[in-house]
Amino acid sequence: MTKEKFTVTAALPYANGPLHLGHVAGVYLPSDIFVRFLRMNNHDVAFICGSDEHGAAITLRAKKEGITPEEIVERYNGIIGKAFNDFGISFDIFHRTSSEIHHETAQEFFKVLDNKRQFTKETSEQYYDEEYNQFLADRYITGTCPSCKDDGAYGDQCEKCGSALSPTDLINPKSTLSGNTPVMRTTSHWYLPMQNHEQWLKEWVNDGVLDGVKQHDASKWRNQVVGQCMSWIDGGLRPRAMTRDLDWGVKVPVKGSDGKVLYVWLDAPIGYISATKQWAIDNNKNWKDYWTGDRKLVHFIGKDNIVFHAIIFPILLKAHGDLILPDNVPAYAFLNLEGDKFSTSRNWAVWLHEYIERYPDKIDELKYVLTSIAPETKDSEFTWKEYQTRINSELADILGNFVNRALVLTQKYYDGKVPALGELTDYDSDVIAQINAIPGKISALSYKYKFREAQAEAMNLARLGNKYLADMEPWKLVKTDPVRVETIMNIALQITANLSIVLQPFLPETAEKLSEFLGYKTSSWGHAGNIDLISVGHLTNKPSILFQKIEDSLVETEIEKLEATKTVETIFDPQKEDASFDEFTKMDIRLGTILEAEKVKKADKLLKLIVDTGLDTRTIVSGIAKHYSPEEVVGKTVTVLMNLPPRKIRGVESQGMILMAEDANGNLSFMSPEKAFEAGCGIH
RNA sequence: GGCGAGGUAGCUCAGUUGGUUAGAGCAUCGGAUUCAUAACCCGAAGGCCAUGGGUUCAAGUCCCAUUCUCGCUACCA
Repeated sequence: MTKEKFTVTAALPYANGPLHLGHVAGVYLPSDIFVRFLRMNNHDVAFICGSDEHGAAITLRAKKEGITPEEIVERYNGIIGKAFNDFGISFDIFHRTSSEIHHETAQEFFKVLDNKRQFTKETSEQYYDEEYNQFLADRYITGTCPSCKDDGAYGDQCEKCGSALSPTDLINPKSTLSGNTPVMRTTSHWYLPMQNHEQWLKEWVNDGVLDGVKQHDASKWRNQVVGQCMSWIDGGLRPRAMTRDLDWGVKVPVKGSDGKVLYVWLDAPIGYISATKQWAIDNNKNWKDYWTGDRKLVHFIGKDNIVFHAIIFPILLKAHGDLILPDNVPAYAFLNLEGDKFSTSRNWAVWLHEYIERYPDKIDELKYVLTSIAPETKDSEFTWKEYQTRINSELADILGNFVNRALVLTQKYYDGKVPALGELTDYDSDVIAQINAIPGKISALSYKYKFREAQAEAMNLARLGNKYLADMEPWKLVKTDPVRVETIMNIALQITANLSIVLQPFLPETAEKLSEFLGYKTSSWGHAGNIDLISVGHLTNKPSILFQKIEDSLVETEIEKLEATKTVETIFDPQKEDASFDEFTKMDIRLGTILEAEKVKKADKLLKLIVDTGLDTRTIVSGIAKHYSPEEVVGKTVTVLMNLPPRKIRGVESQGMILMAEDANGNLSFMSPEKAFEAGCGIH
């Protein structure tokens, strides 16, 4: 096997929450298996990951909790990093995008592209708050409406008269941040003209050919990845803004662009590179060796990240020049949990760090189960019942039991010493041939990113062992033909030794235990398949139970724990800023009765409602189609905010807003009067 | 709404360029066995391959329509 070079990345976890089993099953575990496998084959590998620590969601969460973004990021980087470590995900580096080296790297990357004129710059005049040192989005500016002279108009619209405005239309504009009068400044945003890259992308994604050179095997890419990319490309790529007005992130490295940061596309994926740099520094290597030349770049990601890694990042890499493009982007579907989607916000999850805390001695057990059900081609589901069954009837009964019987028999017959391999029967030869074939099968499947099957193939070795013992019945033969039994037991022990090799990528701790039992260890995949791994006379140790069975009580406890989260109190948004009584009384809220309802065309969530408000009959568009059907809505008396400026939604003008209550799961409910009040009644 | 990927045994999934009775593991049932973690081994049963059309000598596999699930996207005042 010729030595190859790989740079393997696992999607950067976003540092605003802990990891759950879905993340593990769909990205980190398979990538770890792949990398462990590559290392055993002596390939030159760098396994790169880190936490993605920028973006608006983190600032919002910080605000919600009343702490700084730094604190949020610090917390989750810690939790996630520790969980990876405890779980044995063998990253060469788990870095972070808030690091200095990342900021430098991303900025430099930006500058290279900028110098190569890979961006288009859209320049415009915008208001700027000198006290806060930032450009003001339209909503951050108030002033007097030019048409109705109301004082409370915003930069995009006057709430009073409804006219659409631009910030420059406002008379006497004020910043909502400082209250000062903003000044005009020229601002630029950088766009990536993705449409210029359609041609080569198409060929590269479809055929694996780049600049006329075969670069990767396109048939190895998953259907969903190719399908989604082609759908984007065929639909026509458009310029995308690469910068944002935010203060939490990597600053745009251009003078006069204060208050602007690189958008996530130019931030997170560069994290793979900056992490590599840091690792190279720590290990006295050159990072460029890992991003150039004859090296395979592999991105493990979830399916929501496909376009990002298979279109946008490749465009950036190619535009930058000199850097390699991914050889493959194995995208995983999603893992569900007990009949429902994993959900961080609803706390419907099994958190990795909590699992490790509760079952620190069941790491490999979880790995085995997650690999068995990994969502390689479609969404799959984790249930605690299946967790139990897989562990008990596969790990314990098949693998654990085989190892145990082989070693216990050796203790019994030979005091632990490996007996001699004598003359082989045809049956022996056949079994040996199968032992010989298994590592190759596992390899082939692993290079195709089919770890579920690969793991099953490794387990077949244990099955083979069980069958061999059952067919040979050494416990009977030992009375009549003890010499023959020596050969049988030698082969059984060689199978066990082989298991200690082929299980390493999947179940590293178990493989380690096997090595201890046998007193034999190798990390070289090349040794697998042989039946002379342990020599005659070598002393093996007394085994202990490899896998404890999972009790029903564990399953019940875990399910109860999950069910409990359903009723747990959710964290609601904190109270908003004070509003004056005046502002409140400006709101005209009253009861209305829905007369007619129909779905708005080409919109999933919208219903067009005709509402009797007592004063008039008006059209209101409401985003409730997912929660109410048109039929069930007619005749309902609901709460209407009357004096909102009319607004066109999907071509229909909406004259008001239906007020809805929303629970933590995003379910919506009308606010209806408790007594049978009629339309038009005011609400105060 | 547009686009992409899926819908195959009770469960988790394979099914290569269309080609004989649709496969595996687990669960179920029956048998055999006792070295071993009441484990292992053998066998059986179990599928209108989402639904409805079509192309073909031949369709799980190709085409069209419908439906459900997930993702991307639009849209949720």
